[in-house]
Amino acid sequence: MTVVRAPSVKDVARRAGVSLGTVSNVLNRPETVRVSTRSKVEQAIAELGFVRSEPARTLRAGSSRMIAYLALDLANPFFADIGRGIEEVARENHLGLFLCSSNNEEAREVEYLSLIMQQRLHGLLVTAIDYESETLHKLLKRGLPVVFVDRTPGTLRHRCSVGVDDIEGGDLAVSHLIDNGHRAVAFVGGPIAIPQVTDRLAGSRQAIETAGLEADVLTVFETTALNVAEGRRAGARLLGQPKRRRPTAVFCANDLLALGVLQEMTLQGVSVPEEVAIVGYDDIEFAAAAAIPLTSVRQPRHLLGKAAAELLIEEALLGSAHEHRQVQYTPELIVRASSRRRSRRVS
Amino acid sequence: MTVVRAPSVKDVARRAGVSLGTVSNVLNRPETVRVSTRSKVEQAIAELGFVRSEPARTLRAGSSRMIAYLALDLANPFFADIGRGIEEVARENHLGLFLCSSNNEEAREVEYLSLIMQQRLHGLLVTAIDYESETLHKLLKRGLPVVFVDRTPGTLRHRCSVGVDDIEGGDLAVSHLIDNGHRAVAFVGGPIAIPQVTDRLAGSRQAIETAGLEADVLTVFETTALNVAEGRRAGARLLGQPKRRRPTAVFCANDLLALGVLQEMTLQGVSVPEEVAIVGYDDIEFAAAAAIPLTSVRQPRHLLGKAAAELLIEEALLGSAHEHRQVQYTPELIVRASSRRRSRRVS
DNA sequence: AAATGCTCGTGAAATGTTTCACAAGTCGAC
DNA sequence: GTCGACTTGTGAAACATTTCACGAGCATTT
Repeated sequence: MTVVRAPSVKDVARRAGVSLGTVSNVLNRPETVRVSTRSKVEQAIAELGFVRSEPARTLRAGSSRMIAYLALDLANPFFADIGRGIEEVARENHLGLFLCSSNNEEAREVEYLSLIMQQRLHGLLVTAIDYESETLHKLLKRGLPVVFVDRTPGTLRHRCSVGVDDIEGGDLAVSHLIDNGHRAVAFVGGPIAIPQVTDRLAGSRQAIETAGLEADVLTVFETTALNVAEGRRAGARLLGQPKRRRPTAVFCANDLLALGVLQEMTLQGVSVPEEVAIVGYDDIEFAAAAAIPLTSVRQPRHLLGKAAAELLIEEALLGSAHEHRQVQYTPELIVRASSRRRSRRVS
Repeated sequence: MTVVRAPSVKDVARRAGVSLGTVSNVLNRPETVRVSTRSKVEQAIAELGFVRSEPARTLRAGSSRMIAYLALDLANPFFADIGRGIEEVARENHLGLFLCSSNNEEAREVEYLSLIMQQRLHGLLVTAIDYESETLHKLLKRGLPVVFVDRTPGTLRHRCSVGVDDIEGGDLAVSHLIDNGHRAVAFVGGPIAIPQVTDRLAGSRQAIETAGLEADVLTVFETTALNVAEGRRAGARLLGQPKRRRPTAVFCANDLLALGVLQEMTLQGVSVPEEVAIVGYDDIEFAAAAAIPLTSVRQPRHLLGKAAAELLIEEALLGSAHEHRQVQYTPELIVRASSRRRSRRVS
């Protein structure tokens, strides 16, 4: 159990009886080294179990072969899936990926950002909380390639970013419900101030207007968070309405809310979709797995991640020649049992 | 948009009119520097926006201030939660955490392990696929502190590890069902070869034996994977049984399977828990969020992560003085609607 | 006034890698 | 046998940091 210092190129060179420059050549430009020499070196490498020191390479090169994705919350499958997309592209480009989660805490976000700065990373993908933090702007000023994921920051709108059109998503969901004959629709979501919620609500209203219906077709049930518990509460409030005015369909700003609403309906013996239809947003894995599979607006999460990573690599490669771009994807409605049509209308 | 070389201690020293050693002292041993000098240096640091180069520090120190958690699949909330526990401890100890996911692919696992080796990390937490891989053993031989998480490898049983007693978990689940009067119980899970599945099944059998019942109370429905689709399939198979022999309760080796079974029951109009009771395993967030909240065996995931990180830090600190330890936690049964008792027995 | 002890600051050395200008060697052509 | 062209290998320099033995400056003691 002897713990020894990791062997260095120098050790390899000594063992192979060549200069240290030659070892480096074998590692980086093998074709410039005579076969006999090369194999001597390779053997020495194998015998010593030599592994290149990434810190030393980074120090020499000025920046590392690593990028980072700083997400809001990796325990949320939405971000985890984005991470997978990023990872795929990173791997293709021989870049290591460093995943971090700020867990929705500003302090943690700042900490990670400064860690990233210290690490001299190659680039950063980020879904941030505070886009005006000093640390973030310091990173940008340093010239670190950065791509914003899913949220497009106000003052940094000109920088590279990827996102999904949430207005379109809200429109898709509510248009679907209208097409299925619903004339009393609830929007469940909040806090309204969250850009995603604002946009999805705007899309809902747009759908109603486009259909030539009155605005009061839509009732808004604002929640204090986007989780299951709030969904249940909203469901209870909804059922508390006088029968006459009770919505026949619910569009939730995300799937967690929708699952909460669904749970409340099931517990209260209200049948879905017969009495109340439900549409969620995000199409997380558990939307399809729900007891009554959930109709949901799917965001191309994996694609989002891939596109973001590709933008980042382009930016890192081209340097100042790179032109910032904003990529916007279109969501897709996945219809499942929770909103199957009740009364047919000619389509 | 001038991209400049990051300022170094040397630049700071020049600006502050001191030697570079002094800057280093301000950074690492501020109390040894006269206040007037120190503030000159601090001002220079602020003006230049100096940030320490972690790669250079690592090179000098021999190993970095980072640890890694290589998980099977970070998109699985189970591992994400473990990650959070680890992160908490890492932060307390001023260590950076590097999250990686092998996505259940051996190739990726090996790739990450060699990346970790190159990075000269401070330590590694890992839930691996292949515990006999050359790369992993190379890491161990190098003396890298390693703690195994959730899976205890055969030949490496003497090393540090944390886990949960799955036999106990299986026992808890099935004992609960027996207590509730069930005398025909299905075990759904597979492939049986997976240690976790083996243990949970063994625990199930143990419960039956302890209760003094015949072994044939338990019917095993083996699945090819631990996901929702396989759960649905198992549910269908279960319903295909002749009424007389159909189990009145199902214990699933994880919650995904249980959600699949629940979904199939709902779709086929079989009421839960009246006709069939269901118990899952892991108590993922969506277990409580299901239309019919799921009874499940909870593993202390967060604690698991914390304990693992603490073991790792101890190992890294004490070096050869450290004694490897295996920490085993006890699972807990969370009873919810999906298995509420049908026939009361005196308890 | 010399010796001692203390505080504060210095600068060279070392960490592992890559690069690059150059040297050594070989071969062919004149 | 000298020159040039080409192949192959060399070793010093640079990257940013930390450490450590040492020295300068100063006050106190003998």
